[in-house]
Amino acid sequence: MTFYSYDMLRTFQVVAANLSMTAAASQLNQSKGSVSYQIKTLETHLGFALFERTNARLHLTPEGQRLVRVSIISLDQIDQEIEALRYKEPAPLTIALQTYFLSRWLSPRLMRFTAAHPEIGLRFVPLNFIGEIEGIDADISICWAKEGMIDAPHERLFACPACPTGNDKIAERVLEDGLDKIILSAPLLLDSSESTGWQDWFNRAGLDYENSQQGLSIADSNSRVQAVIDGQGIALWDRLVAPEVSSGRLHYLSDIWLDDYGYYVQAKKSNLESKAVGLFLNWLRDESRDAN
Amino acid sequence: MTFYSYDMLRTFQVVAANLSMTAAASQLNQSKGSVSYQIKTLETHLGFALFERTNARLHLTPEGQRLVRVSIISLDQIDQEIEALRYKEPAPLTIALQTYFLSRWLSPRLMRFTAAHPEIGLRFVPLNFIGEIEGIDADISICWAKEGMIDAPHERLFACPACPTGNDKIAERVLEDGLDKIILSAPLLLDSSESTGWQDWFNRAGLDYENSQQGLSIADSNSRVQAVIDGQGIALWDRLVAPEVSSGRLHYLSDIWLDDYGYYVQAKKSNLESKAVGLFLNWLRDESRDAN
DNA sequence: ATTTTTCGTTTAAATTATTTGAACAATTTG
DNA sequence: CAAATTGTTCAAATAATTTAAACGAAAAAT
Repeated sequence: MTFYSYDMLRTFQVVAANLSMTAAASQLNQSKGSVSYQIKTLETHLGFALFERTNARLHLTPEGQRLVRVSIISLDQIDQEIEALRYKEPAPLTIALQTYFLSRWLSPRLMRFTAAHPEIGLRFVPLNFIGEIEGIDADISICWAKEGMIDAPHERLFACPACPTGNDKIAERVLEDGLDKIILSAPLLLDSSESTGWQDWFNRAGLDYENSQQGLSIADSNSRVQAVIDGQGIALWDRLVAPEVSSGRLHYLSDIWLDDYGYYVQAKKSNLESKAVGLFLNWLRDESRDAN
Repeated sequence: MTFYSYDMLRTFQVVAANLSMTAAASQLNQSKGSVSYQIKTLETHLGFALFERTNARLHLTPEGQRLVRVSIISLDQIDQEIEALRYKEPAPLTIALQTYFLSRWLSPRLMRFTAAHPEIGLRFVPLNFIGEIEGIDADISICWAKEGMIDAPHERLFACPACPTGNDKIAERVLEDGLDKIILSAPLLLDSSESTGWQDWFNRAGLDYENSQQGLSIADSNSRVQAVIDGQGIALWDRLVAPEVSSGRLHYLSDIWLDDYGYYVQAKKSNLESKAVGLFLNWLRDESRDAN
């Protein structure tokens, strides 16, 4: 049964706030019979009770409590967007990036941007590999790549070499038998079959990529870090995994680094004259410089 | 004019997905006249057009594009919560904490918890000062405090001493005239008038708190960091502002640190037997140990 | 202890709102 | 150019909501 009574949720919210049908009715300029009817209908549609009717008093059930919370937040979001559209407020800046980069590099710095530009709304959408850039409708895209991989106009934020990483058990095996043997027998974790990172690394190491194990493809980068920690294989990671390395959960397995990789940014050409895009790009450049 | 036609948004979403009234109608098992009527009514209520009718084809207006996005996300959130309630899924773990702690300490580590326990939903609510703990209905609260400040059962995560900080201009003045003079003339930034941090520091430094400038109270901790960077005054910060200190935006102004402060955690007694609460507390302990 | 008031629910009737199906002009497709 | 398809419109039919009044139960006031 699909739910289709969102309008009644607003009535429900008022009743929940007052814990009174009568008060809600006068607030909504409706009869209390109507309010009572709406709550009853809502409860029937939902399949569970929102209020506990003890004597002549109302109490929210646990389910009711959770639904008020979520429904207020969600419907308010819609109202807010409608208001913004009515007053022609600019759309939030949409930024496509790897979840890995968002949580490890951008997120800890982000408050400095939002504090300086509270008027600029931000929205982040996941970007798992470069091929997706075209399909995603973002104002700004950030990705880990090397020169030549990106077609459209772009700009390097900072260099960020990567190297094979594994958990402690794999690191032990590497110490015993040498990386060359292990890397041909352990599963290689990739973002997608199209990624060239591993090929580049094998070339640089003088090994034959064709001889390697069939890799495990985990698109979401944060999940892929966890997969390495869990011992599911070897993945290429840059220095943004430093916390895991210093706590011993992760180990860099080689001295051979992919030096020509780094984080790149590109903006939709149609948005290059946008003020918000310019401010964010400048901020990205500043933070990149400071942090390196 | 308040908006009250959330139900019609679902119809709108189907039309927007198909860019066709006819297709949407058959998908919804309705007549196309009804669908057309709903979109028209919706547009009237909203006050702006959702579709551009060029010839016999529909195109979303920019406003329409933004409204589909937001309304899908928001209504889906409600649907998801309703489904969760129908199948009696456990409520997300609610954690009250300072935004400062969330973005600087927890956020960069959080993926390790969510990756290990994807079944546990998390919700964060801002906690600006200790006094609020009682009023907030959170499963777990985390705050920066010292032993003796918290009444209820609690546990220290890790020590985190704090010291006065200022931006480069203030640091310069401190070098010239000494902290003792500056700190009595510059505004002190606090979370709330009830906070005891500054009093403790003045005692430790052998200065008279009563002689200090009337402070500026900025409840949100992240905003307060920015206020210090912007030169609005001096605030007490711990080592979580290290990125700003190493990039020169912020300076520790003294050798006198509040050594007995740190981050404390407490859980609602009613939830102590909850599995999710236990897992999160254990994870917090592990991360605190690793990171210190 | 007893009235009075207030509570939420229920009912049938009145009112609104939505849906239908057919007709329509405009446009696209074959 | 003819046939099919588009979205809109209209009056009629249907469905949904709202009302006002009545009701019993429980609080509050006396």
